[in-house]
Amino acid sequence: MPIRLHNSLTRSLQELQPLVPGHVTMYHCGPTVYSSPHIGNFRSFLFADVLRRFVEDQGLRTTQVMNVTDVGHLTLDDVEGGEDKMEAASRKTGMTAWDIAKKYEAEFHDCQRKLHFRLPHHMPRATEFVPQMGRIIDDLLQKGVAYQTNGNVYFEVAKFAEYGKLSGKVLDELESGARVAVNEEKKDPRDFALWKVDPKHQMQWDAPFRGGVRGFPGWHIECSAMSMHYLGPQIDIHTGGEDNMFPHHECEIAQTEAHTHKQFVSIWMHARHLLVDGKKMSKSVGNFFTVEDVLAKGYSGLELRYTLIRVQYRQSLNFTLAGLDEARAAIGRVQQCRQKLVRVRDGLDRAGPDDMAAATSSANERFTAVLSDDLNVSEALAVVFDFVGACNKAAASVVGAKAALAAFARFEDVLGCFGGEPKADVTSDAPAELLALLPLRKAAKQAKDFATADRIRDQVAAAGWKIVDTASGARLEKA
RNA sequence: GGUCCCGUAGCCGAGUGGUUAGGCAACGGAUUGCAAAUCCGUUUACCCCAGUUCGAUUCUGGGCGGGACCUCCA
Repeated sequence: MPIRLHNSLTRSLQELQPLVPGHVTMYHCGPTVYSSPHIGNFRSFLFADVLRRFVEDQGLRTTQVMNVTDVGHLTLDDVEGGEDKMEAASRKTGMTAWDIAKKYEAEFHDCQRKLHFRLPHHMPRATEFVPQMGRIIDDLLQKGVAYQTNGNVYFEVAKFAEYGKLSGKVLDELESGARVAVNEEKKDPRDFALWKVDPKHQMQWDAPFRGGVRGFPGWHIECSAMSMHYLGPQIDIHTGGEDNMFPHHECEIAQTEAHTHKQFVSIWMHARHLLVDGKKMSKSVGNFFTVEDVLAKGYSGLELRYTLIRVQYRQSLNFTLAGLDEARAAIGRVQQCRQKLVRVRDGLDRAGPDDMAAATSSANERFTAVLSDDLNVSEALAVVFDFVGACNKAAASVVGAKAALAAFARFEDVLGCFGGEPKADVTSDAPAELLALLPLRKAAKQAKDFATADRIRDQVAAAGWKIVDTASGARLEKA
């Protein structure tokens, strides 16, 4: 089934047709590592993760690149007075810019693990691609689409006729809407920096292009350089948050296409921002949650992942703590169902006659169809829960349980938000002293000594476990 | 001001020109010594006003409300 995705460039659905058949190249604008990653960052990155998983599920190979921005991203892009985010963080904390980058990049990777990412194939750092950026800058200068003033190099937007094709921004709007000081160095307010000179900047390189002055690279050029290095001049999919559309991606298109004279990206995809309690989450307002904030409240990475992917990426997602509780319950419903199937498959519970063939193939087909329609995760989850209902009603045979579990494994492989296959019985993990209580309770119940039976149950509960009574006897589960 | 998106039952959130989304919560039932867990069932919504139509929540126009980007931020 063809995968159709919404292309921001054309504002329409477009079939994914890889430039190299069977192999999809994806580039994701990754984190600027100047502070702890927050849940909004991860909405965007998780969307890309689910996209990659689904593409692979459909039998395509992927190569996925996510950059780490550790230099050049200014607090006010390309504007007089804009400060590099790394430098700003350094000034506030007293750490060097290099140490800041190291610290937060490590935190980012830690969050990726906690949120069950399938890691990108490459996660290059901007600071390690300065020579490659230099080659592009050099070419743009030679072509006359970039110019140098006081050592600073700017891309001349007027030389790229298609500037604005992604974001729809036109010159007049940008000029009239400008709320920032005009940079007199630039020929045009839209021109953006490829290279900056600032003796105070901690991160410095000799100019990697002819006739340049020691300095540091601008923000946008890194993505062009790293994308081209790993994926070639043309790629299939490029993603980012909606705020990246302008100026970042607009500038990437301009400098890359001016350099290669080829269409840079086939499909641009942008994730909508999330809201917190119905309001915009932003650093300046301070109403934001880092991933650690959420985990510190006792929620699991899986629960957070579920919460962040459950709404289709082009809809704004309203993040609430209540939503995390819902996620917990919803995941539990799926895992409970899978556990029952495991018990049938492993012979611990009695099998029925149903081979589950119709329900399983129907669920698989629907799952594929809804995700092929611009990655509609909301509907995909509905398919999963419909399947849970079908499994709960059916009396699965051993073969049926195997088939259903295979379907769940596939859903998990794509969404990654339910967890692995549950154990048939977690009683064996329970402390021996608690396990020893089960026969005592059974005896008490048989003797109609319910006071003792209930006391044992309370005792087990106090230890963080719960007694689950079933037809085949009681077992313990983690509360 | 410019560009764009959205407004669905208690909450979150799909989708559709006429037929049950799904999850959470609530309630009823099954089960249980009582519970827990689980299962079954119930709760019939689509901002307002016009228009198109045999019929609109779904299309068109207007209004109201919320949000996003243009500025920190994915």
